[in-house]
Amino acid sequence: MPDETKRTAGPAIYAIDPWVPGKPRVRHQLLSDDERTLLAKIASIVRFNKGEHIYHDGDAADAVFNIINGVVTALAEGEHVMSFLYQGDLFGLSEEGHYSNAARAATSVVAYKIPLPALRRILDKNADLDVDLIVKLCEDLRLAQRHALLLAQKKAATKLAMFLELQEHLQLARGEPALEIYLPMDRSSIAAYLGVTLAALSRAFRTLVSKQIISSRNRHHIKILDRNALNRLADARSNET
Amino acid sequence: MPDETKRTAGPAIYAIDPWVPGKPRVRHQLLSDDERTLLAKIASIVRFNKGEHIYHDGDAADAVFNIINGVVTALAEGEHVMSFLYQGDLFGLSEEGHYSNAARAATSVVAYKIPLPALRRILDKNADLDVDLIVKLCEDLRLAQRHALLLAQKKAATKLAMFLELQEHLQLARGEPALEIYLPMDRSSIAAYLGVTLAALSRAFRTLVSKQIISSRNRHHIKILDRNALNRLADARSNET
DNA sequence: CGAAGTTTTGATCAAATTCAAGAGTAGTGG
DNA sequence: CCACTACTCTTGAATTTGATCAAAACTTCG
Repeated sequence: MPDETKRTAGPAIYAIDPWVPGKPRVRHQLLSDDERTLLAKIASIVRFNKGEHIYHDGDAADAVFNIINGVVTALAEGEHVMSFLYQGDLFGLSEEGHYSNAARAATSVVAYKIPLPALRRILDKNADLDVDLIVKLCEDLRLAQRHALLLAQKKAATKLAMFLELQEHLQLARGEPALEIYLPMDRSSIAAYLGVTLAALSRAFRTLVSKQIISSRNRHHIKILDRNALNRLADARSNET
Repeated sequence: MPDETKRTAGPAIYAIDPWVPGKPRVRHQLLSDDERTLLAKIASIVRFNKGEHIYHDGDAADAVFNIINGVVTALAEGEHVMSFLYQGDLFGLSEEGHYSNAARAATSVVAYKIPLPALRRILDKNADLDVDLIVKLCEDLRLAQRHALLLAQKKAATKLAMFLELQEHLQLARGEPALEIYLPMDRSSIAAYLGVTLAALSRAFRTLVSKQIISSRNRHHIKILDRNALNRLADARSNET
């Protein structure tokens, strides 16, 4: 787990270039140092334990969050996992003063909490932040569409393969080494993200392991042994009639 | 089908308020009359026949489109349907000069084609348009997440119920009467949107009809007979353990 | 009317869900 | 440090559901 005491200049918004399979690129910081210190002034630092809810669907929304450290699970109604959020990710988008989804700490989490009114004031003064926001929204949209593509797959093994490739890509984009794929969330969260039951996910893992496509050092560390086979499984086009 | 010869002041971007179940609200126009005439000057009007491709995944992107009339299907790799686009919807978002998905006319379509360079020039001059774009992106994001929620459902009948409620909601938000739900796209597109086969979708329709939850005047016109039953089916929370 | 395309229906098969029990992993406190 | 407990994950067997393949009914359109 990364060093929690790392120095930061303030909130950070990273955006990852769009996913062109096979061409991972590093995400870059959208905010200037000035913007970050500006935001840091109005932000407070908050901590959450693993499993703790950060906010619930429908709660009055008074702030957005920016992850310093840890992993957050974004949930829709009915415990569906919409996305996993990492360092630098921004979450807590609200509609009409209420959060439109729930958020839960998948690991222990440290985050900036940025009060909405203050954020709004700064946004009004800094036209540049608008553009950043657009870039960020585009990225979220791409990820949501990719998630939909994953969910549309019919076989659990295909979904898992797509998930692993996505996680590896995001990991690379974050600048972390990717010899192994690190899966901080637990199996049931992954199952909820893939839209399958825990049992089906477990079987899918076993299938990939027994076919020697992946191996697992432990529950949170996966290694890809046969990338071609994984690609073939994950390629949506090859799984159509 | 709406009147194709309706007068328009130029491109229109509508945004629908977020979907709070049971509280449909009308979408409103984001662009001012000035902005619309400004855009109209640089836009050309294009027509597509039903089934015709508007652009393919990876094509060089030179313009965005704004639907005047008709329905467009947005496709991802492998013929997956990402969304159905209606009058006033904007599409053709590109990454690095290439379209990141494909678009096909689901009915015959009339649209504004707005060249990218000209659009960019106008965007730079009009800061207000940035905000419009953000609102629009938020809406797209919400819809993509809603789609993901639908795709995560395990039973075809549940997916269909959610789809019908979504279509009804969008129809109301567009200001159209909603005594009947109008489904301009064909069954195979709906099946692709729901992530099920044509056969499974057909059976799901039959199930709902035989349970007297819906009735169909013809393939494109559905009427809800038992809204409570439909709600129960479509409610994600009730379909979880 | 006839032909091509779409949708429905049927029968079989494969896969995921469900339910239930067993193995493995923390995490706690003696 | 070990043992105990609670929790997560895996595995198994029975059942349900959707996919698949193929043929029949229905639409659409020339």
